[in-house]
Amino acid sequence: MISQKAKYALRALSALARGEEGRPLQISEIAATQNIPKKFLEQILLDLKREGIVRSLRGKQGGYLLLRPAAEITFGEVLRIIDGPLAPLPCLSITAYRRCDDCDGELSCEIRHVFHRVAEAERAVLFSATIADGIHLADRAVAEAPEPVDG
Amino acid sequence: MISQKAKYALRALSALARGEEGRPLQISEIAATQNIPKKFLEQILLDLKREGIVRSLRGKQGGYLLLRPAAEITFGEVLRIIDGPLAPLPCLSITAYRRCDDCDGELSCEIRHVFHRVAEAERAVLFSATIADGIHLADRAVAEAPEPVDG
DNA sequence: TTATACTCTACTAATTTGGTAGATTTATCA
DNA sequence: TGATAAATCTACCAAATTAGTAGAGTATAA
Repeated sequence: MISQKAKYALRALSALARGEEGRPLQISEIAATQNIPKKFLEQILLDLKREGIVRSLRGKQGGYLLLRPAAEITFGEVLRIIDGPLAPLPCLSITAYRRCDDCDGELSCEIRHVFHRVAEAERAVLFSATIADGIHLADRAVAEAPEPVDG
Repeated sequence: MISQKAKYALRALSALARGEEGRPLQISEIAATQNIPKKFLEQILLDLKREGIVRSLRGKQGGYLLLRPAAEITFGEVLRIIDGPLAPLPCLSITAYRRCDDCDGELSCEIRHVFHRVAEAERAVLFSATIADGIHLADRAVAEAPEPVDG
């Protein structure tokens, strides 16, 4: 399971991506429309800012903007920023490799090989899917849904 | 990341799979050879027993045995028993589906569609890989490793 | 009948998760 | 120039989870 925080981050980015190009969205607007606790969202957006995903404007008329097009922000990088390493085992992490201290050899480890495959499968999806894709998939699903019969 | 407990469970099952057919392995043997805290391993094996993965014999000469061949125990089912639902979102879990309370529609959710793909990719690996596969991959990797030059 | 090995229940310390609270800084507008 | 609106920063907190320990109880084989 990904954390609630990561969910909020991805949904906040979707909101920013849906916003008007160039017009900043304020924390409270995003919090209200996406049902995210405002003070929590503040922290999340600061994290995303530090990592170069969004930028901010202070003062009246301030708010947040995407720093890159939504089609260039992947789920994988956002998840890494918010939840940390994606790998299922520390010894398989690209960004935070750490030997398992109870394990006595990565070659002979009976679970590492299998989880290596898991990690690759996950990464293939997470780094090919972008915020823009998420929006597109959602919009298409809604458009293709059977019309609710009225009456 | 999977939990330490899940790692222990999978390695304990590998140990049982490597053991002599029909000869039970004791908790303390497994704990010693696999570097697992004994009392913690006790609990893990009880969980696996309750879920029909292993069986136990009490008293002298007692111990644990696999209830099914190692080639029929998948990583996925073990992970589910120890760590709970595999899905990245509660609304994507097969065994523990739960609506996201802050989300107002699964079709229109911008992150669900992407994570649905992640979940499928993960499951494809986790439910095709068995304890026997893990052992086989490890043994092959060791056999194929370049001989360490002695001298 | 006793030693051995599994079983059960309870407890605990440390970390992570999912937030709140409040003071501060910066920019805009009147 | 001063009020106001917005982001920023630091600190705190409760609940849940993780990774175990402790110890008494129970079944069984020799």
